[in-house]
Amino acid sequence: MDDVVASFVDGMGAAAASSGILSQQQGRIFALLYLAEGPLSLDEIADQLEQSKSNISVNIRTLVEWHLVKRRPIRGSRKDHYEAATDFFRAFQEIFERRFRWTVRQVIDVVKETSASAEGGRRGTPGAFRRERLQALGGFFGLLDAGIGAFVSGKPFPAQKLAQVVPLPGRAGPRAR
Amino acid sequence: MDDVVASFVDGMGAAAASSGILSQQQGRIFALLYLAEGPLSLDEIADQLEQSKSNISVNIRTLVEWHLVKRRPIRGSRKDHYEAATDFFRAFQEIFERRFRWTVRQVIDVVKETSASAEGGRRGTPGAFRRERLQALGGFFGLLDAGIGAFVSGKPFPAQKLAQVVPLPGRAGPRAR
DNA sequence: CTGAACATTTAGAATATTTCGAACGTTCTG
DNA sequence: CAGAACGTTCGAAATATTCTAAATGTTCAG
Repeated sequence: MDDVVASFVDGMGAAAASSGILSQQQGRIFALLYLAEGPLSLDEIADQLEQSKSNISVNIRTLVEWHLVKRRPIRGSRKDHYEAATDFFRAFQEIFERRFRWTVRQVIDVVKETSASAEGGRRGTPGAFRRERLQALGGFFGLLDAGIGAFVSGKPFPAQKLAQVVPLPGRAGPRAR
Repeated sequence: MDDVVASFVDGMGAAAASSGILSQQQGRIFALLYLAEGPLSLDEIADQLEQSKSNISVNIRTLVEWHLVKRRPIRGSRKDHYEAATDFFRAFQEIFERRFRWTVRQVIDVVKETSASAEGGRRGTPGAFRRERLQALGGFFGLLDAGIGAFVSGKPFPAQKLAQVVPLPGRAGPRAR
C-alpha cells in the first residue's frame, strides 16, 4: 500500500479509536476506502490492511449500518464491493440518532422508573430531595433529547436552552429563603 | 443501600456503559452521589457500591475532571468527600470540548499531514482524486470543529451548515459535465 | 518523632474484547 | 447435479481493560 494511504489509514485509525464510536479497525477500513479510486472487495481490504477477512466482514457491517460505507455491487463480480460514503452529515445524523439519543433516552427511562418507585415526595417530606433531583436530571436530558432531534432533522439547535436549565442548589432539604 | 437508590445506580451504570464516555462504574458513582443528601467519602462510596476503594479512587478522578463530581472538603474530617455536580451543561461543555473536539481535531490534523505529503495534485493529474477527497473531509470536520466551538460557548449551533456541505460524487476522476 | 488515617500507585488476577482460521451455508457456474 | 467462490459464524487464542488487595507515600495528631 502507498505511503500516503498508509499514513492516512493509521491516522484515521487512531482518531477512530479515540472517538468512542468506531474501533480502530473501522477507522482504518473507512480511510482505505475513502482514498481508494473505486470500490474494494472484502479480500482487497483484508489484504491491504493485513487483517483476516472475517474481521473485516464483522467490522465493515457497523460502517455500513452507520452509512459511512456503502455496499456497491460490481457487475461481473460475485464479490461484495464497498466504497466510502461522502455524505458525512448523513452518517452523523445516524450516529447521533442511534447512539447518543439512545443513551439519552436510557437515562430518561431510568429517571422515570426511579421516580415512579420513589413515591410520596411532597416538599418537606422525606424523599422530596430525591424527587427534585430526579426531576432536574430528567428535565435536562429531555431537552438534550429535543436538541438531538433538532440536529438530526437539520434544524438549528438552541444550545442556549440547555445552558439555561437552572442548576439546583448543591445541598439537600427545602431551600433556605 | 435503599432499593430506589440501588435501581437508579444500576440504571445509570447501564446508561453510562453504553455512552462511550463514562464507564459503568463511573455512572454508578455519579448516580449514588446524585441521590445522596450530602457529600460522601471514598469509603462510603466503595462500601455502598461494593467496590474496592482504589477502584473508586481511580474512577472518581474522571468524574471530577469532567465536572460531574466535585470534591468538597468537610470540616472536621480528613477524608475526601464528594458530591454530584448539578450543572450538567457545564459537564457537557467539558466533554464536548475535551473529547469530541479533540477527536475532530485529530482528524483535521491527519488530513493536513496527509495532504502535505500527497503533493502535486492538480486536476487531472494522478493524485487529484485524493487531494479532493482530503479537502472535502477536512472541510467537513472544520465545520464540525466550529460547531462544537459554538456549542461550547453557548451560541446557537447552525447544524444547517453541516448539512450543506456538498457531497462529492461517488466515483473518481474529473467530473462529467 | 512516631504512629494512625488517608489517598494513590502498583502488580497481578479476573474479565471482556478483538482477532484469527476453520467450518459452515449459500449462491453461482459449468 | 457437482464443485468452486463467496460471506458469515463459531470457538479458541491473543490482547486489552477493569478490578482488587497489598505496598507506598503523605499528612496530621499526639
